[in-house]
Amino acid sequence: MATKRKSKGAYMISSVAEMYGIHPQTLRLYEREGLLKPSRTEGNTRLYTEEDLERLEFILNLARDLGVNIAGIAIVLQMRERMEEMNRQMQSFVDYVRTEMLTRVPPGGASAEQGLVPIRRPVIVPVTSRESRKRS
Amino acid sequence: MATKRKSKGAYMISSVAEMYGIHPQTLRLYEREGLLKPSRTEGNTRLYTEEDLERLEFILNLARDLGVNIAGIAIVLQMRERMEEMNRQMQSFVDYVRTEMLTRVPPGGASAEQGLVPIRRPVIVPVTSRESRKRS
DNA sequence: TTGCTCCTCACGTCACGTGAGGTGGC
DNA sequence: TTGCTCCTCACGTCACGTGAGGTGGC
Repeated sequence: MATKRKSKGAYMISSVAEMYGIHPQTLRLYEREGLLKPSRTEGNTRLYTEEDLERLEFILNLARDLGVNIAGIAIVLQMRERMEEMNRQMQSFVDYVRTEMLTRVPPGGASAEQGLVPIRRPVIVPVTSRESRKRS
Repeated sequence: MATKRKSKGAYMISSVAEMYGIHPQTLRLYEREGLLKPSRTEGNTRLYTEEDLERLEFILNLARDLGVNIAGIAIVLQMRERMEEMNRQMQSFVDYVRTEMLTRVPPGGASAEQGLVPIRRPVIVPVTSRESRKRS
């Protein structure tokens, strides 16, 4: 009983299946199809980390609630990663511009803070996690 | 024969079906499922514009080549639009920064052009259309 | 009239999820 | 030994694509 959970936040397949009301075979199927890649013990037993579970929740949201098939889930996972990458790039660029502008002297010689975020510019909002927030 | 195409770049269902080797019923199915929204003539006949065809090609790429089901295609189309929106925001922000920096005088008093694109910054590349470029 | 359009209903096929059956290690 | 794990094979169900059948307008 106490052995179902190994080390910090690593679960064996039956625990995961029970936690999410899902058949162990389904978890094996998702792995075979490349959606999940849990690590293994030396004895070849699957170990699901917290990160795996987070990914699994995303997958189940698509599969159960939205009816997306496995091929679709694979594409959506790829796109999600790409969007997260875009957001990171966007954020780092914004950070760069902010520090860069602070070190420069504006034409009038006033403080650089002034006019740093002009009202006419659209606010940039990260878009990726809208989906996953919907159900939680 | 010459009547299959109406006005500039608008096609009737049989033409579209023939062009893409697809059953007319499939086109009606995609519409019923909300993937495509062709306009109609007064007589209720579907008219597919160039824009509709472009969208259809994207859909067929997902359905035929990648095996994504309709629910998945709907999600992917949504995400694609979101990514395009992100790219637009990114681009307009980059444009803004460019013009804004050109009007400022750098600390040393040198030309504003200099140091506008510092080498240490990562280059920002639009990511959205990687997918659609793969097959064309 | 012909050849298109519209629609609904129904069938075949395949993917997905699940169950059974047999194996092996903690 | 018990209860888990691993695996493969097979079945039921459902979505998707397509076909048939009957209608109506250019």
